[in-house]
Amino acid sequence: MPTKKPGNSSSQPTSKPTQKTIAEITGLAVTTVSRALKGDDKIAQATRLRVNKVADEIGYFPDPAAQRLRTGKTKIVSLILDPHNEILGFGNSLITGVAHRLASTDYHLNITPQFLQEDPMEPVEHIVRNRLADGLILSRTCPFDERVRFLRERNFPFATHGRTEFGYQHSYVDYDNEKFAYESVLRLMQKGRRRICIILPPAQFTFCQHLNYGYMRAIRQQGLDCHIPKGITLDSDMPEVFEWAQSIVQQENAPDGFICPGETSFLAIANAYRQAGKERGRDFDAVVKSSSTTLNQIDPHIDTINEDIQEAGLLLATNLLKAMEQPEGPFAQTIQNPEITFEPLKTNRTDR
Amino acid sequence: MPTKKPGNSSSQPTSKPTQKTIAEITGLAVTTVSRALKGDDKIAQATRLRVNKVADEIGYFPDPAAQRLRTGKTKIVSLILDPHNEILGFGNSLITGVAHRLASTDYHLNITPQFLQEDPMEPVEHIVRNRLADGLILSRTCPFDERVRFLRERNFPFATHGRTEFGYQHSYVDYDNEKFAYESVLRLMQKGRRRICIILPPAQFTFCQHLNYGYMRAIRQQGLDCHIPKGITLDSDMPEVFEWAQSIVQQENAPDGFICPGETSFLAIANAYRQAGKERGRDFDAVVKSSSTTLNQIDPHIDTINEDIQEAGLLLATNLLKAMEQPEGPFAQTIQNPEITFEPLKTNRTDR
DNA sequence: CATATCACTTATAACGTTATAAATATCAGT
DNA sequence: ACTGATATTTATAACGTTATAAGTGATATG
Repeated sequence: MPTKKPGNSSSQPTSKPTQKTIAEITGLAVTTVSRALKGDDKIAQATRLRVNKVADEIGYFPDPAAQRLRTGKTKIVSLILDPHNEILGFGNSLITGVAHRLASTDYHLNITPQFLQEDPMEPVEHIVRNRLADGLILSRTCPFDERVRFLRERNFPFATHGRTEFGYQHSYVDYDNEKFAYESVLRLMQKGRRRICIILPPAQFTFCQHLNYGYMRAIRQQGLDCHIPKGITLDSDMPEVFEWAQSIVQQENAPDGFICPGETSFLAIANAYRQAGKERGRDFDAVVKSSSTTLNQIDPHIDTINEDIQEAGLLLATNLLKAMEQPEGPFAQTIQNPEITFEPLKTNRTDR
Repeated sequence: MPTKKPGNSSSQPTSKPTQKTIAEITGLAVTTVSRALKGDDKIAQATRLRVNKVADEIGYFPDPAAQRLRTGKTKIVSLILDPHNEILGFGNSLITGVAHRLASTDYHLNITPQFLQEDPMEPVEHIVRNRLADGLILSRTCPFDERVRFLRERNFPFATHGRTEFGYQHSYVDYDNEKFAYESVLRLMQKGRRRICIILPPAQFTFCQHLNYGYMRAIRQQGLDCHIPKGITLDSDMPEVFEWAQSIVQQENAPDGFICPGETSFLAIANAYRQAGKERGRDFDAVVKSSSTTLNQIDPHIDTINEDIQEAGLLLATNLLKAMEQPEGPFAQTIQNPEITFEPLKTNRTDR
């Protein structure tokens, strides 16, 4: 016996309840049911209550496909995830944050992977052209990010993790990387370091500029030399960074202070230095941007500055929800403040 | 000027092309266009080619909402993600793997977060009842997993990361945790360790049993004592594990060998032991299940056994795709083999 | 009493697709 | 030319929802 018949639904208690089911039970028209469920003022309150009661009783849930077809609203937020080199779950934390924020709404979260070899515009264009989502979250912006320009031109709601340098506004969440870099230099100086090196992200990203500004500002202020490795970035994989660190550690003017905006680079560098007999705290120091407590478990004395990625996801979702309500703006923009929790310095640090 | 009018689409080159647009251009009926696009034999090949050519030219893309409403197929795979305690991007790797596999299909990936306080059945029931996806991927199964039973009863396609102990079959991908535990014991014995401790996952999960079997089998075979900490699991957070390790390290019969099926537990234990003056390699050893090269960058000499999570995602998606094609089975089942890459032992190991 | 106003309800059509059944054209065999 | 078979195309309806416009009564106004 087939489970579905084309017959009317009232004779089929097993099939999924629709507004039609409610209409048949209450004796109302489907239109009335639809509007009652929407809470329309024009429907008598008694009717609204009755409809909602029946809906609850029979376990009615609106068909997303039908709503989407009719309204054009997908109720989907798509997070375009760029699987860059990261260990401590950047993507995962971001997803968790976004998901938490969306859980109390009727939006669903969709992950669109950005494959490395692929044109970054491709998924964006595809989603916009075919209305595969109502809103988009992008990460790792460039100063004049093509994707941002495209989305702004079409008034498609989005929020980015990272700023741009366009003349117009858009929703974003960013981390104060300039402050991170600046404070890191000062901290390393406090520890007596003078040859301070920063690992930067690939140059095209906005946050590379920010890190660079903060670093350079501090370096100039303090009259230090600038140490920026060629060919090594935040996205270089660990063996690469390791090899590079091995190649410089024996040099006379090898850096004795490192600013690592990512945990992996630090681990690779520390490993290379350790193998060369250099000890962290005695021969070199580092300030590492960390997104979890893991690094401090590996070594509680490493100076870390925190970036709360899960919160970033939460904020991104919040800002995007606003942008979807009001596609013309104003746009919510949030800068996350670096959480600095350095240990107090020992007074006899210089002779250690 | 408004961009959309209710008028016919041929006069509106800006609006999204539909089958109707193609029908108007080719002079065919919409039905014919639909079937031609599907590659139906009953449509003349010349027509099929012509329709496809026009579709390409005008950039036709089928409306997922309409297809979904009409066919009931969502073309969505939902991954239910349990944000358990993990550092090195388990969720992220799994997503990446699944996404890669789905990229060549017309399925989209949807992430449904499983919040800790929430009933695990809730998202599953919701998705099945309201047909929010065509297939489901679950992680961390229990031997008699409610979710699995529910899905099997309704013939809803799914694949799990982890086995169950039901009498019936279903698609899964799992890791040979028994072998992992067994080989780990042997390795630690080779290194001269006799008080070998294993950190187990929470007892309700199937893979806890597997780890336990492997461990106990080796322990008995070798005539060792069993060391399983009470109150500490794979999901305990790092400070908890750290404290526990601190509390045991000074005991006379403190473990000198650890089997860690997760990186975090190892880091916390190693940290506590280090602080107590114990050195890895000299005073204790560990075998750690690792899903990336990160740990070996922290210390290349740590014995690790690999679990390729991204591959697991790929396999899960592959197996699920099969299950969606044939909901009655047979079900693809894959066991991932532990990748063991121990360094050869030094011959003078006993006196180190 | 006719009509305007209000509060509420409803019929109709449409979103874009596809399953079903029906229709048309083509052709071979008589 | 008629029949039947085959190949190809088409009309119709339906999936479940909602926007639009139209329809009820009931009450108030002139």
